[in-house]
Amino acid sequence: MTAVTDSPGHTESTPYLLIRLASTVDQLFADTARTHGLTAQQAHLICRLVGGPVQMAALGRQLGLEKSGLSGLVDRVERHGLVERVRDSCDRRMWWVRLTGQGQKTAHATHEEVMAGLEALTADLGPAEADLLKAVLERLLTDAPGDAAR
Amino acid sequence: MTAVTDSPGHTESTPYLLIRLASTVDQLFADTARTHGLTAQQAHLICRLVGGPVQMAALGRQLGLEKSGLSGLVDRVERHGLVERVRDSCDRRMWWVRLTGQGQKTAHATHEEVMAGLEALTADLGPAEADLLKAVLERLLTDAPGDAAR
DNA sequence: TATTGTTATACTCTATAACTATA
DNA sequence: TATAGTTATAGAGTATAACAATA
Repeated sequence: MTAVTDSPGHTESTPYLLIRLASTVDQLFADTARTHGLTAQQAHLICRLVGGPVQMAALGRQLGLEKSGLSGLVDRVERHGLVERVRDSCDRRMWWVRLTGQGQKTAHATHEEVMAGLEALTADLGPAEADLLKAVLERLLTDAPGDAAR
Repeated sequence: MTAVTDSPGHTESTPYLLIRLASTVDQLFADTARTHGLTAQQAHLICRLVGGPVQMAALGRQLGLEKSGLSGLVDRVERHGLVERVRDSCDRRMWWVRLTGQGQKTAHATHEEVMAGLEALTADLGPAEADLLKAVLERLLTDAPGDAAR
């Protein structure tokens, strides 16, 4: 997603550049996911699990999904053999989602490829410019809304 | 979309910041579209038409859609009363997609709101920082792939 | 009764392939 | 025969509401 109206190309305003940047990032992520036979959402899911199992409710919050939507997404990734559901031993209503062995490999590979692609994007910048970009992005996103989700 | 693993927040690398920025932009666009009863894709479509009617084939290219996908998308937006198909008078195989009166209003409003949201995002930056951000973004995107589409 | 997940529905989006109508 | 669009089909993503199991 993301395009609105890129039109010409000569004197693009910052808003348009931001839209194009978002588009580029999204595309990189989708392409990388597809390399591993996954959709972008499925790749997001498994990348969230590299730090260890996560409870369904927490996962839904992180991904900005309704519980029913998450249920289906986990189903599909489970069908790929990348994750499994584990019931919580204390509260039997809760389930944890955990990467399988294959899921770990895929998640790590996907994560690395996305990071490499993004680093390649900024590779041309000199050290000063790179630092500046980082600082400005940090400022932009410090109190930007809509990040916890999605 | 876009998240991978935002984890902490303290020392985020530039790649993570780029992912979060993309997420923010996407979210702004989706939210704005929903305000007008549209999906993000539908909003993209009508925003592409503010400059005048566009031929189906060209529209598909701009939006990165297969012709069948575009056909359905135009159907849905047409059902909202925002666009209409006009047959080309010379080559009767071709169709142009045109905003209706209501479509113009919605398209302009959506476009303005997205732009305003993006400008708000960078409003805190000083003029020097803003110029630098623009320059860096231009460099990043000059030869970045995957922009013509999507 | 409140909470965690799943199921049932209903759309939207997207891709591939087959088809229609023009050229 | 080649091109512009549509239709058919199928899977994925997302939201709402009703439901089951557990607390």
